[in-house]
Amino acid sequence: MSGKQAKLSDVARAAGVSAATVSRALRKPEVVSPAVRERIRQVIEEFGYVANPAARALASTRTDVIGILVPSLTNNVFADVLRGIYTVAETRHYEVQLANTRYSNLEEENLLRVFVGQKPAGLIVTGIDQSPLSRALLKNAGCPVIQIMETGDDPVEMIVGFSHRKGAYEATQHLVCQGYSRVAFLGARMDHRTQRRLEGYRDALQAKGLFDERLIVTTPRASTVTLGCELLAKLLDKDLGADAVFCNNDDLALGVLFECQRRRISVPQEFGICGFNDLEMMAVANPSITSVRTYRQEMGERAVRMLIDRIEGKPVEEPRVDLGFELIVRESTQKRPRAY
Amino acid sequence: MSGKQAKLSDVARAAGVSAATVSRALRKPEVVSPAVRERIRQVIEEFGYVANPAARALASTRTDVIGILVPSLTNNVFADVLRGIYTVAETRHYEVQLANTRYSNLEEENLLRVFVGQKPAGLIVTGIDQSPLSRALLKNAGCPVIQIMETGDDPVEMIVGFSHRKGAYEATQHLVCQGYSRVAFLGARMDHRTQRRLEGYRDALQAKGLFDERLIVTTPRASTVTLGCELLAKLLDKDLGADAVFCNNDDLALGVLFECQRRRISVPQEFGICGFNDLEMMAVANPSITSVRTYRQEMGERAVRMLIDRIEGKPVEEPRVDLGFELIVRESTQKRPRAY
DNA sequence: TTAATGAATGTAAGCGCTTTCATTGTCAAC
DNA sequence: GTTGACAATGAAAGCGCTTACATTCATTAA
Repeated sequence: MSGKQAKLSDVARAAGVSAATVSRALRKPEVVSPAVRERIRQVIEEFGYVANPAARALASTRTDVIGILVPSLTNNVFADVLRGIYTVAETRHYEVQLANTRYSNLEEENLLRVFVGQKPAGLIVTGIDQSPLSRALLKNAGCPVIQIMETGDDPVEMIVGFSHRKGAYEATQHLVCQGYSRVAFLGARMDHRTQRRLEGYRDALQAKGLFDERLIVTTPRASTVTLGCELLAKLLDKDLGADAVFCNNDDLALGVLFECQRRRISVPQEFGICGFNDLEMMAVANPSITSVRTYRQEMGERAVRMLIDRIEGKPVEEPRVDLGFELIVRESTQKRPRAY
Repeated sequence: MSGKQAKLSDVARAAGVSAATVSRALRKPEVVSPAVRERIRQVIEEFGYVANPAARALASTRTDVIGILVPSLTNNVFADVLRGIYTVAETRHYEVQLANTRYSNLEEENLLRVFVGQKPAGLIVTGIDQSPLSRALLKNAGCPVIQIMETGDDPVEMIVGFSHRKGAYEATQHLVCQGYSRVAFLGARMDHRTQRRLEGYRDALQAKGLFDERLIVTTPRASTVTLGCELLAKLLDKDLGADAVFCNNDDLALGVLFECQRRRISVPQEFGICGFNDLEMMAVANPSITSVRTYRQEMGERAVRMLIDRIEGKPVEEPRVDLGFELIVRESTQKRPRAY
């Protein structure tokens, strides 16, 4: 409370040591004698001393900042991932610097340049579809880098995620196995991950000889429940005999369910619905909605842990982590009565 | 690409001026001659020069960082507010530093101390229920401060939000006017804002002589759709003749609707449902759900704009902004057929 | 006893900017 | 032709830390 903020030299003076020793007591306690260390600790406490991060960053040419690039803040998938990231970054005393690429490679390059210039402790980037320039920036960033949201054979350095293609494949296959033969695809905001899900959908149907391009309904708009209603309407208007949908995400799936209720289309008997991500509410909808469960918060947590381990020089057991997914089968796809 | 990152002095040398001039060209362009300014601009572009924020912060004892304190990252209400905040902070070239108080005054004090020590450009804090110490820290922060999420007569400096109490009052009153007489309250995570909504609910019922304490069902858990189902079950188990609920938020309301469907309780005839926040999906549920619409993203945007205006010395017309709310009446409370 | 060793600490030179103050040059007014 | 005012620029002193290197001192080995 007394006037100005205490600085390192104030602490040093009060503890009867040099500034260097205080700095060491803070950064590498093991090199200062226990007695001195304790004395310094007390003074710091008494003064309520907090190091000036700018000065530290400037002097040491490194920071405690983890930079994160996501393509969107609107998407609630990223909200879960970010929550995971913040949760562990916080407890490990790293700051998080968030930036939004708006699904643009160019923006990503620019943001990366800024980030890298600030010598962050580590970098988290979304996906594996960076431009060659962005990849180069990441390779030369001079800090650990981790990609999230996907799997891939050729990560810049580390990667944690799951296979969107496989998730969609499995979901679509499930619909077919349940007896749906005209399975449509509903997708909003066709980013790279959505594209991969579309691939998985296509592959699964082609394998059964059931693929029909016209059953794919997409929009560049961001996904919402309302949009799910609209896309279903659009699909049904085409009158192609669709009897099920694989939705690119759960918002759409819920919207589809609502729209089916409104049109008195019975789910799952007349129409099957499968979502993606398994939001909590899928389990309690009526009927409950089948979805591909993904581990979003865990992905964020894991990414930061791996990153920090590498930052702090600990060995990272496995630089490529596939968190997988799980198809959670519920009522919305039980055309065939479940065997008990 | 060539080796190291260019620094201010490199730019200065290449432009044939002193470092001071380059610094000025960046910070207050109006004081350097147009010719020199242009030359510097070119060199900066050519070198891809980006100022080192740590050095700048250290030298100028101020930063471009806006600190934000929220009580939770899990809450999707805050997600919307944060989106608004990031959106405008980004375009105005401010960095956002997010911290989570976990609904704890003590954590808030600690975080505030850290933030204030870093001389942020501005501070955004949630609510008006700070501890006296936190208030003192804010008053002496040496930067503009804005409180969000609520209204109040005695803001630390600026405030933007709405009245939770009034919103709840109006919603509850609406239920009563529709002919529901045993209106319950469902609440999760009883934070200050929830408490105010509970007050509004109580006042509205007391005004009609319909208040019954036993109709209040709450839990400290974070709200989810599933929790809405559970709370309704708990309420109905009490067998108090409840014929409507005012839910503390839309997640709960949706869960209540799902549970009613499951129990074949007809909404709105036998049971009325009203939510809070008006999430997008409320409009397309079946029946559509009445809710109190709040302007969350706008609140974030507005807060940052006011903050930045003040940071940059522009006059802020009104330091206390009430964004209000709007009761959106939908099917879930239409016990009495709507007049056409 | 002495030199070598190593642990603990101090000294001082920056890190890359900002900003105060001083200097230079230009132009209008007298 | 001076003088003063003002605009444009430069010189230099930090901002609060970190860290390479130097110093001190107690041990230990020879």
